[in-house]
Amino acid sequence: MNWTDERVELLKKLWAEGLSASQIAAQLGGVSRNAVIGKVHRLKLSGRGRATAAPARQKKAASSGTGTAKPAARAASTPRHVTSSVGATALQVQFDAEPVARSYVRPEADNVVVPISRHLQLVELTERTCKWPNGDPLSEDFHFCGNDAGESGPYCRYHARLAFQPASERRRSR
DNA sequence: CCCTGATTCGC
DNA sequence: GCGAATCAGG
Repeated sequence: MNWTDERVELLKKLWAEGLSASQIAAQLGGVSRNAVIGKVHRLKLSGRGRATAAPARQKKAASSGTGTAKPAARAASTPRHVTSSVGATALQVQFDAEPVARSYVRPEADNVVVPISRHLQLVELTERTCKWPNGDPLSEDFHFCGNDAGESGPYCRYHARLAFQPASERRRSR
């Protein structure tokens, strides 16, 4: 993936709007959050909403000899078609109250970062599929996200973030 | 554990 | 220039 003009522009925009590097990476698609951060730095766009200060970096430790773990395979090139809504791509959801306290579903409450949904029906859910609901439960097109949720919760990482992160984000920007 | 951005450095 | 690995922190 190369940094085309449009992608850079979108990056700038999303960064300026306060999205996190990983969120931006997810929206751009095909890049890691590190790539986004690296690009941001190269563009000299650092320093936005405080997250972590910059005291002073140390240099990397040249790992030689004593094999202390091998990262080996890391990468996540998920071939996805991102809906490039160039123009009105803003909005992070904002919770004023409990994430799940609602007994009804907001029709258009998920425009955040989730790259793709698998539109699973209820019967197709397994223990490892994201159970984030989409749509009106009373409607026929009601479905679930269905992405791999791992074993650490009922949602995939994106929806888990939607549901649970806002609180900790709030705590961090204390 | 999850996450965040920052930095270094091999490519 | 790019981004993975790493670091430092919440």
